[in-house]
Amino acid sequence: MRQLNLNALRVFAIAASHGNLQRAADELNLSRGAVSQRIKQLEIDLGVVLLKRGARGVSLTAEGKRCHAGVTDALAVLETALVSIGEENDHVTLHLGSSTATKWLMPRMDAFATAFPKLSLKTEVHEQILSRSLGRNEIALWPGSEQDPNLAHRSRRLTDIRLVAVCSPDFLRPDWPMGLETLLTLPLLQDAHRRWEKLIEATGYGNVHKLLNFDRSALALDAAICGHGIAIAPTYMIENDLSSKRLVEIWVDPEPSDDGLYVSWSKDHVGEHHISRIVDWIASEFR
Amino acid sequence: MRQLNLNALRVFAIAASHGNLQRAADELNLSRGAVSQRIKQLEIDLGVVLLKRGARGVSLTAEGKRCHAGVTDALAVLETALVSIGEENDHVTLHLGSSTATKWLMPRMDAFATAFPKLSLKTEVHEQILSRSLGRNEIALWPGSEQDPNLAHRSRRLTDIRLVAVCSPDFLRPDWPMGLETLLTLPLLQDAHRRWEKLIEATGYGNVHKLLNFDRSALALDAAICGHGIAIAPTYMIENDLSSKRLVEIWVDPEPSDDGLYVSWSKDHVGEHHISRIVDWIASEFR
DNA sequence: CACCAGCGTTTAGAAAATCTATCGCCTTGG
DNA sequence: CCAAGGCGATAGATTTTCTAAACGCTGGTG
Repeated sequence: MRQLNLNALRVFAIAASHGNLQRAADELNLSRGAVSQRIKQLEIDLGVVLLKRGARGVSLTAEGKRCHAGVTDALAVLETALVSIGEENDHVTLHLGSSTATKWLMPRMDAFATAFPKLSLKTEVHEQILSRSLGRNEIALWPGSEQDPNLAHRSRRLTDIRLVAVCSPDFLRPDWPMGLETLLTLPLLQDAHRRWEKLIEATGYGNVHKLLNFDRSALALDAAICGHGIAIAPTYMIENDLSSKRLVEIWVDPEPSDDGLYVSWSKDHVGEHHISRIVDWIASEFR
Repeated sequence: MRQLNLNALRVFAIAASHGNLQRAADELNLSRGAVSQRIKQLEIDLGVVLLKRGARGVSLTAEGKRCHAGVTDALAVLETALVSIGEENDHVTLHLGSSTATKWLMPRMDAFATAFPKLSLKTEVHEQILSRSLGRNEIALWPGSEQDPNLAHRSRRLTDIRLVAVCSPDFLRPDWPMGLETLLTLPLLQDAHRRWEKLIEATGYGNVHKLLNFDRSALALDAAICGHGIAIAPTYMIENDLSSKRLVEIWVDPEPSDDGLYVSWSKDHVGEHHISRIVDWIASEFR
């Protein structure tokens, strides 16, 4: 165990997560044979078979599962420690979803730059929530129904997520505000959360006139701005479009939701690196 | 970061913890030059200087400290996951101090074997408390003043640590039980805890007749059995010697202590692997 | 002040690990 | 039965890593 080849462990972890040696080889820029050999050698070193080779790919054995879990955890710890290595203390990385980036962060970039003139901000957009812990000088913004469960993090609820239906002022019917039932007969724009569909299901109203799907909220909102229909989105994403009159609210979800927007940062290093000040600034933007 | 050489990170971690490349090389069965080169290459890959080279060895730079902490953590996680790999489920490893092993475990080995006939027990004696977390099928026994703070562990207080002074029946003076003051004039045997010295300091009694130091409790107790003086030790270590009349109690520390003996095991995998049953058995041995 | 011991670095060449390319052997789905 | 998609084994090429020896620096010592 002392002399175990750690690089081989990483190769194994990647192969295991793909369930396929070829794809692992692609990710590692190696040939399939190389991956096969390294895993074979690792198994010899450990004295344990980690992968079951099938005709349709590889799968984990019981021992393999334990090993994979351990290696994955360890790599996550390592990555957390190493992301910020070599980074200056005046660099901060903000992790968030693409729509939050477009609709919330972008309109506030100037204000941010003014508030922290010496700080260099790096934005990273993710489809998935980060699998590792946040390092020093990293901040994440995520919607969810509860506090960040990661014990290495501190987190703070920024705002409730309240849904509103919005459309372009040009699209507006004269008889607004209208009931949900009328609303549902118009072209509906929704994102991957499929909030209109859920609403329809919950209310029991049937026949939908027109339903357009986008893979992210920002696109649905942009479609609404262009007058293609009615989008449904959290309030925090549309403030800017409302104040610039590109969108108008035509309906507010009466149903209270547990969901909120949260900000998380590393529990370690609190006090250093401006992080707390930035979190305070972010929170202040939500009043 | 993706392609970072993990083996080099381990070499760095070992070198950093020794503060000396030669000793790291010895531990790794490598030449000094090899260690030097790997760390150099790692620094190039990371784009950061990790070690400050001095005339008297190496020391960590600020970045190096962060990196070392991260790597150490990650390796601990990994080791925790891998120690038990390839181990059968009917193997259990017990970690404890050497005196606890000699004076508590040894006399109970038969009883243990009877209680768990199918189980294979591996004992590991340590000078220091384990730096990694316990894996599945590992149990640790440690004295301390509080619960095991490791969040990945469950733990249970087995008994209070009460100190008693003991000596061989042959050594016994006719006028026992005696006061502490008289006691302190006799040859005193103590271990690395230096409990007699603390007692003398606390009571303020001066001139000590004779003080013999041993590096572990079991040796002090064995010396007492041989009639060389009076040892001071926790009650749980001497039960066997008392009942076999090799030792007799001549004084009990009246001062209550927060210290206790604790047993810890992994929080994960609870329910599997007999671990709970073994912990129960251990606890039952303390009534 | 000269000298030595301890420690890190550099270099070239040797040794070992690792990779690629190919071929062979399954299994699965048409 | 054949083709496609996967994995394994092997041999030779390539790259990495190691050793050994010489070098340079620093601090202690007589």
